[in-house]
Amino acid sequence: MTQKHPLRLFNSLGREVQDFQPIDPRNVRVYSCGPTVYNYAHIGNLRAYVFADTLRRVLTFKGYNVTHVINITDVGHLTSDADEGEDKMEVAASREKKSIWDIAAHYTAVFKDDVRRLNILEPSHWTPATAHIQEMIAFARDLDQGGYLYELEDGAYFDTARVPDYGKLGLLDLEGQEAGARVAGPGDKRNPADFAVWRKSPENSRRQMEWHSPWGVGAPGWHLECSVMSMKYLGERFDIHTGGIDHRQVHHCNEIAQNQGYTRSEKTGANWWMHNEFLIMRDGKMSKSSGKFLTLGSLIDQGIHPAVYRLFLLGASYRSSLEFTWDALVGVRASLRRMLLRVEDLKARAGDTSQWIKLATEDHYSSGGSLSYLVERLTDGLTGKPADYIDKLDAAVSNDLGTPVALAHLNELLFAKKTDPADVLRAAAVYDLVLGLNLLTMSPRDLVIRPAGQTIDEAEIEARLAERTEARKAKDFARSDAIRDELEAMGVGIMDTPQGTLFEWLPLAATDIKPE
RNA sequence: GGCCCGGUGGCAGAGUGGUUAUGCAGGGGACUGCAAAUCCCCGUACAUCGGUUCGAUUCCGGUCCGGGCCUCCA
Repeated sequence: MTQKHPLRLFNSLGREVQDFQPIDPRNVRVYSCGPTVYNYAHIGNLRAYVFADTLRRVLTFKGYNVTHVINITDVGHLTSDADEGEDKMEVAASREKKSIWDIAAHYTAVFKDDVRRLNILEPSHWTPATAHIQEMIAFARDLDQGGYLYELEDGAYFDTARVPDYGKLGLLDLEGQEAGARVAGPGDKRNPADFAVWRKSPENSRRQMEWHSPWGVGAPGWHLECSVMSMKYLGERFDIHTGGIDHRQVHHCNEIAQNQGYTRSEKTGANWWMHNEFLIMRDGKMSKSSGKFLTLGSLIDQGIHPAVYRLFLLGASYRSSLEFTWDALVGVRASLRRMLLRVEDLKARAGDTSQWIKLATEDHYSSGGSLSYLVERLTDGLTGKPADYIDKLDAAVSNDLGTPVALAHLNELLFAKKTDPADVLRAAAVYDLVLGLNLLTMSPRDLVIRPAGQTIDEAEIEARLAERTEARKAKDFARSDAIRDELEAMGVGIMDTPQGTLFEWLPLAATDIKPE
């Protein structure tokens, strides 16, 4: 286990960076709040999973085995308050004229595609909420028996006054909330913060997704699934719970309250609660419910490879909000391209790498296992500067997942002078394991994606290039340059090499991506 | 209205009580017909006003601006 630099992680519970101490040193248990699958995950949503993946990679780099659970929220939840609200899943189903189950299956599949494209490692368990309804009912009955629930017309509610320190995680000011004008919901809740554990279906309408329960036919409250599934797969006490910053005040406070009720204790479930900040656009955060958002697919349509987006995210601390701009993304693309060109060059000079280079991809053959063996194999015999950079990587990521600093080191490492190319590559492979960038297995050509809006076809480009070659032979440089400029204006970059002239698609040089 | 979090060079974004990352963009040079790629060189920025201090971008307070949550949300 790499313990030269102790792992330190920010804990939202207490709002400070603390030395990480696992409950079971041989197996760290992590639960990540997953997506609601009534629509495409947008690139802001995806930040949460790149963050969780980074955490998992760092833990396994530090030598821990990790059991990682990501849930899939495939139960419909209300878009607004009480029975005035509509169920998002139901809304999506009627919008797309499909069954609600089809909606969930479709968007779950797309989400998992996004996960793969971003090189996010598969969790040990994907846990769909609808596969745990009976567990949720049993859990809620137990809460009921413990006196934590009370019934209102539209369902069973959790009495937040029954648990100690309700809202501690979110630093909630319960008095202020009460005075606030925007607290909505059934007017007869005992406390403003009380929340539904079970929602009855409205009398006069039926949902496509509903189940029998002691509180009537309906659906579980949103917060219930995470308490139930984290406990089922990770136990009453586990190490880390992750999610978006928006969950810190409500969802996770409620989850903690349920955990405390169920265990009849003050225990919060997870020891560490970690939250990623938002990806923001000029007008604020992306919002799935407002319908204004960008998907990973839409970035690809613009000619941006998912690896570029991943690198873009790693360039900022997960605890800082990050502003999304097209210019920033194109800049990151240029940076990644340069790194890949460098790796290609290093490989050409490194001699035979075939015996070990595959090690950099074998992190995929695990469901959360420690990376110690792979790291040892890659670093065995490594000395000097490359070895120093392994230590720098360790120091950076051990400091609350300092990926921006790790990337700074990676750049220095790749372009270090007078250093054995094979050794640089071996060290870079370790960075790959931790950062998931696939630097050693991607080629610069992989970065090139034909934008969906690109209309010029390749035969036409080849014809223009042939024309240009003729012009160059004739020393008609004005003509050859004109052709190059023309192609570039159409989104085709060209470069003359000893092997001839090559071209590549450029990302669409739109002034900005407009939300759909 | 209440609570929380930020404001760093052209852009993104680390970090720090005194030596001030990294990437992109930009400028100069080498190379090249010209580009591309590569190599060399170049940037004292830390919202604002006070305070603490020998010294603050870094600590404290006010102001202004931005973001988040209080309702489903990564």
